[in-house]
Amino acid sequence: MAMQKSDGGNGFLPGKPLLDETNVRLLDLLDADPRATAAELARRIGMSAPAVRERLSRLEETGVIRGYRLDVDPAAIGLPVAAWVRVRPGPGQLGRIADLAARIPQVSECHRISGEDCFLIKVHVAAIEDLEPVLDQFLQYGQTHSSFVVATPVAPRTPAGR
Amino acid sequence: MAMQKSDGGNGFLPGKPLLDETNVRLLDLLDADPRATAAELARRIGMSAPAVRERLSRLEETGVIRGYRLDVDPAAIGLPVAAWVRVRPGPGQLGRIADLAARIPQVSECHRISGEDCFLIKVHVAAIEDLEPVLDQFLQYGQTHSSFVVATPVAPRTPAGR
DNA sequence: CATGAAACTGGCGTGAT
DNA sequence: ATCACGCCAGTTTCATG
Repeated sequence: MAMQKSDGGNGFLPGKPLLDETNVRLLDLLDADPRATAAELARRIGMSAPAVRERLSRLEETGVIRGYRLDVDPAAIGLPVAAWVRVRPGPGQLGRIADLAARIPQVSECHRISGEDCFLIKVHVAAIEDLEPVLDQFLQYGQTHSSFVVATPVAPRTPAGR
Repeated sequence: MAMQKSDGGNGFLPGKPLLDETNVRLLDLLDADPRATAAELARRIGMSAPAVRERLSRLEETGVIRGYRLDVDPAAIGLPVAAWVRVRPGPGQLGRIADLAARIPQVSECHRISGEDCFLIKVHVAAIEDLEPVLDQFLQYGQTHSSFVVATPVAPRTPAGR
């Protein structure tokens, strides 16, 4: 329970880089197949399975790996229409938007952003007209600007630097 | 929940709903822990492991489960700054934007949307000034409007209907 | 249901500090 | 001497036919 060195609480220690060559390779392999077994990963990088498990555990504990996500097709669960909604809160309503977004099940993500519109929110509905009641809720606290998702040329992926 | 009649070429068969009560429960459990073993899921819903595996296989083959994703903290791999960039292509440049987005490694997703801005793109960089070269590339083909991500009150999650 | 594979655990060796 | 890291071999659990 004791705090270790002064790592800023994020586990980033200078000198011993958490992301050495091996861990980068591990992340690449896991990114390509998040369900790959530790034994499989171990084979591909020429290490023992326990060693790989140990590294994965550390990557998870330190927050490099935030988690694993299930990618469900929204259309398959009855929500074929997606829209991005920008919300500009009225005076004093800023705090309500995020709370509201979190409570609406059709919202799949919500970002606080810089600029005139303070929030960027992704909404999934069964049909276009079903967006109305969702927008109405946000309109209690501000103005909205909606754009339907027509296609997704680049589906969510892990970014790479450089 | 409700199953549509025509499958739109996606393999959804009428008559036997693919998403019965059990599959919905399975998806919920798997969504909460995408690495859960079939045996573990079987225990929680009171079924045999092979039965659960069979259901998962069908959910994957039919595209209800699109896949599994690794959630890596961008900050941990040296990209702590995120921004949403809207791109409005110039005349005749529409096709170039998506291709460009796909080729830029700092882009984690790109959506074609309705409205005056045709594309919504998420970009990750090491520092604010590193956004410049990325924007410059898009500015070859149109206008951009950028918003930095200051917080993410609702991190990407599986939406739910109703 | 049986067999092979994978996950966990504890213990040991090595190399750097 | 300590610590970090990886390997090995034990057992239990899981996957697949």
